[in-house]
Parts: sequence; C-alpha cells; structure tokens
Amino acid sequence: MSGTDEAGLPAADGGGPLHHRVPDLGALELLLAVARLGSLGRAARAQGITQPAASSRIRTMERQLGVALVERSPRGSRLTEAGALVTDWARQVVEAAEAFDAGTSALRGRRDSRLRVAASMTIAEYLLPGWLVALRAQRPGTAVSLLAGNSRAVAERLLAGEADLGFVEGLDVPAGLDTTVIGHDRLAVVAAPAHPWARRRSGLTAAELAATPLILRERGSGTRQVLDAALAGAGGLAAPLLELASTTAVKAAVVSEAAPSVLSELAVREELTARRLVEVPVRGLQLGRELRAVWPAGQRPAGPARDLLGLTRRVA
Amino acid sequence: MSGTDEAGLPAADGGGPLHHRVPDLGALELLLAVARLGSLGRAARAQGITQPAASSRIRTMERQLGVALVERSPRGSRLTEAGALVTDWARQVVEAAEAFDAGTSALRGRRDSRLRVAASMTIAEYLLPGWLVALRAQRPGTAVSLLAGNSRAVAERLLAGEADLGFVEGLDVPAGLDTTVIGHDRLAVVAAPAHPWARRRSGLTAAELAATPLILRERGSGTRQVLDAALAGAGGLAAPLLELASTTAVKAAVVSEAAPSVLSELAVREELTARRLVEVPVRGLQLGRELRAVWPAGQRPAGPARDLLGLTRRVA
DNA sequence: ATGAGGGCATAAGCTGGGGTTATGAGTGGG
DNA sequence: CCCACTCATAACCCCAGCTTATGCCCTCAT
Repeated sequence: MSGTDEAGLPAADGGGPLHHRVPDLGALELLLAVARLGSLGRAARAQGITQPAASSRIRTMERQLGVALVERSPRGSRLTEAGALVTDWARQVVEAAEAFDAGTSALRGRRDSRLRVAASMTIAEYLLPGWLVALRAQRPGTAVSLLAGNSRAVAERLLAGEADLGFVEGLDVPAGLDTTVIGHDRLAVVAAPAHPWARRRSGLTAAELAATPLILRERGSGTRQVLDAALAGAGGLAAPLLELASTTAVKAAVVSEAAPSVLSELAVREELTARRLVEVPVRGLQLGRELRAVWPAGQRPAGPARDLLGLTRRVA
Repeated sequence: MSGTDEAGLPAADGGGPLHHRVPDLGALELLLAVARLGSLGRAARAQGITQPAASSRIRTMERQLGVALVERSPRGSRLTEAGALVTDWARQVVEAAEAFDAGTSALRGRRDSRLRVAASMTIAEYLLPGWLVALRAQRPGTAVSLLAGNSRAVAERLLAGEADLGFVEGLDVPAGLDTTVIGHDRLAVVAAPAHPWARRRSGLTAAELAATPLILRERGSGTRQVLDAALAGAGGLAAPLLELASTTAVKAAVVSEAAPSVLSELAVREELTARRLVEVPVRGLQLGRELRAVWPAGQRPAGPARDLLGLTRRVA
C-alpha cells in the first residue's frame, strides 16, 4: 500500500502488541462504572456481572498497569489520584469505541433502516460517528444506515431515493438537491516535523506550494478538487510525488517520506497535537471549504433526518 | 458524584454493554495490520500469531459486525469499501489505546525513570499522552514518569529536584522557574444543546456570563483561576451553581443539569463536534491562556527533557 | 450491645474464545 | 508443470473471566 512496511519497523512502540498492555474494553467500561457509581458491587451490577468478577477484573487491571486505581473501603470504593487520571484516558478509549460502534452499526443496517445517510469519505470517517452517538443518545430507537462515497455518489443516491440525507464537502452543490451549510473545514498543508517547511514560521507562498510535488489523495477526491481550484491561479498544481487511495496512507507517507501534503484539518487534528505532523501556513490562499447537508430538492428533511440535521448544525 | 445515576438511565446507548458489540483491541490491531500489509498471513506474523488464528479472528469480527471487511484472494487480501471505513474507525480506537498506554506507562514508572514530568491536570489528561506516543516513536527507549497536580504542585516538584520538566496552564509563572510558551488554550463557555444560550448566535456579554451561576471545577483549578481573573472587571463571578472535582463530572452535569459551564477547549473538543455540548460565544472577553513548559531556573532542559520539549512546541 | 446490611476478598469449578499444529485447496509466475 | 504463495478447515488445548458460595469488616439503627 504505502511506503511503510511493517516487517521493517517493528511497530515503533514500546514493547509487544498493544493489547497486552492495555486492558480490554470491558475492563475500561467497568472502571468508568466504578468511578461513576462509587462501588465495585454497583458497578458490577451495572455491567451485568457479579461483584467478585468485578473485583477480580479491577485487580487484574491494577496489576497489569502497575498502579493502584481504586481505594477500597468498607463503605465503597473511590478512585485513587492516579485512578482518576487513568479513568480519563480510559474514557477516551471508550468514546472512540462508541464511535466505532455507532459507525459500524450504521454500516450493517442495509436497506431496511429508517434513516439512510450518504456521506463523503472525510465526513463519514471523522464526523459522522460522533453525530450518530449523539443521535442515539437523543433518539435511542433510530436505526441508521450509511453509504460512503464521493459527492457524485452521494447525489446519485439521494436522487434515486436510496438515501434520505447526504453530507458532502467541497465546492459544488450537485443539481437537484437542496442544501444547507452545517460547518466549515479547512485544508491544511502538513509536513513531517523534520521537513524544512516545518520550521517556516513565515509561511509559504501559494506559488511555492503549487510548484512543489506533494503526496496526495487520488484525483476525484473532494480534497484534491478544492486544492486544484485554489491553486489554479498560482500556476496550477505540480504533478504529485505520490498518489494514494486513503487519507491514512497519505498521512503515513508524509511522516515517513518527508514530503508534504494537503489534508483536511479534521483528518490531521490528532497528528498535529501530537506533533507527528506540523502545519505549514500559506499566505494568501483560501483553503476553506463548506461542509453541507444535502437532500432531494423540495423534500424538506423530516423525522429522523431532521433530528440528525439538527444535531450537526454549525460544527467546526 | 454528579447528577448522572447509572441505575436510573440505562447507559443511553443502543443495546448491551459496548464490549459485546465492539471487537477487542487485538482484533482491531490485526485489522489495521491487514490493511497495511495486504495479507492475512503477513498481518498474523506481524502480530505474533499464526495465520489460521488471524483468519479466524477476522472472520469472527466480520460476523460480529455483520459486514464483510476484507476481500480474500489467492494473492492476498484487500479491504472492502466498508472495510476501509471500519479500519479508519478502528484506527481511532487504537490511537486512543496507544495514548492510554503511553499515559499509564508513565504513571507506573515511579522514581527511577529517566525523564520525570510534572503536569497540570488538563495537560496531563488531554495533551501529554499524545506527546508521549510521539516521543516513544522518536526515542523508543525513553522511560517517562508522570506526576499530575496543580501549578503549585508542579513548581514544588521541579524545585525539589523531583521532576525534570513541567507543564502548566494558567497565568502565573511560578518563581524560580524558567519557562517557554508551547501553545495556547482557550476557555469556552459551553451549554447543553437544549439550553437557551445554545441558540444565541449573537453571543453573551461578559456581564451576563459573570451574573449567571455556572457549573465549575472547584476553586484552585487552573481553569477556575483564569475565569476569575477574566471576569473581575465584569462584576466578578457569581456563586457557582455546582462545584465538582473533575472535568468529566462537570461535563456530565452540563449535559444533564442544563446549566452552562466554562471549560478548556481541549476538554470539550469531542463533545462540541458531536454536539453533545454547544459553545456560546462571549463578546469582549479574553479567555485565552498560555500553555507553558517550565523547568528549574538555569537548568536548561537536556537529553530526554529536551526531546520532549522539542515535540511540544507551538501546539494548539 | 448487637444484629442487619452493604462492601470487599477469597476459593473452587466451569466455559468458551482464541490460540496452536496439521493439512488441504486454489491461483499465478518461472 | 510445479513451486510458492495465498486462505480455509479441523482437532485439540489452555487460560481469562465468569459463576456460586462463602467469610470478614465496618457502620448504622434498633
């Protein structure tokens, strides 16, 4: 796939595979329950297991992590100081798992679901799972099905009556659809921290960016489309150094190949805060784009589609 | 703890406990390996298991999710379209788990670690794990120990020689320490989507905010400190409606109790994109604060401390 | 005082998911 | 045409995590 080869670099983390050093989801959920409920027994009941099971599980986790997490007393259990910290990190994992669950559930429900959503890749990857978690919290019964594709595919599904609500990023508003802006995204020029551009506080010029071979998604992706348009005035985009199929492959290539790329802000948020990637400012270039909800012209969204639309307004 | 009671509301998600519907970390890692390496067998070897085990595991996962993830052929395996999407969501979970691992490893290493870091709560919760993952990727051998506390505690540790590098947010630069700004954070006024403030596009005035009883962290937290200072000119902060010990408890209370709060942008990023919370703009109020690295005056960071410092520059 | 009740720990026993080895069957390149 | 690679199936094994059954400790109300 990309330039990264697993056999070559042994995972780059500290020791064996991750799941030997991280408790499983059940244990993390249990820990959250203990934090919330203040007692192993109650937490156990909440998780549908017995108290000894919970006790043992927490103990195992403490041994595995080498840290005391809960302070047991005859009147209940409270989190240790370290336990509070661990619990917060655990919550991040559980929330990611919830998003995973929401996303995959939507993927499973094929035609029969009550709300059929079609979304572009970036939105499906980074935004939709969060929305679905929120939707589920608000309207627990709603069954959602998801179809991911580019703008054209989304439009086709909607017009064919095979989807109730769509989400696209990009500049074009497909014909025959009504639309509303739900937020904004921005493309960011990113480079590995070791790349010369990473030190440029002053920023690039648009011409400089246009002249540099980049690592990019393949032509036709929404991201690529916006970039092409933005750089049309600056001499047009240089031939890409590498064209890859997935955003993730691009990110991996940027990190390792030491060539820059342009990616959605949403896609690189994590990498930027962890400094695996660095954003390079570009002077005088508009790389913003609108995130839009779309639906068949005239058919104002109702029912679950309306609920979801309400949730997504004014993001980013 | 807060207003949320598990016995009352049954978890608010779709069905049974999460870990019955989400594959465990091992399976997710395996899926990522398959995506990266293009073959079940290679992925298996990379994970240190045998090919049949990998085969069975992926198959189990496909049954569990009800979606075909990989397309098997005699020349390898490629991801399905759905599989690519699932893999991306899986990656988010695995990355959260990596952060968990990095954080807890640091917590475990007590005194003997080579790099001893002291950090304020917000930074320890939301930023440090990501940095540690990056550090580990860059300098695999580094053993880090972590101590979390408020600004004063961080300063004490550094001055006592019990920590090599510290991170604080807030306005005060503790005496006897050298410091550099590594980024900026911003406090955000947040409310539940149902709260009247959530509809205010025009924004609040500072006086309005000051006059409203909020849900807050207890006095002494860095967040609270900044807020007090910022509202001193606007008549001072009203008596809080509720004072809670952890950021998470505050978030939960905001969602359920329908009273607003003021929290670090870092802490509510997830909730904002999922619209579990809504940010309310405030006119003419400076709620930014600097994130600073600190170390004992004169002792310029060297070795691993220098590495970590290099990683964290210019975040947010 | 003293029992009732909630909270945690320990012990013994079962079960199944996930691992292994061994093998077979399909496909494309030399 | 056979080798080298892929994946699937089968038979077996093991231990993580569950259960039930107990006991101790502490607190609070009678």
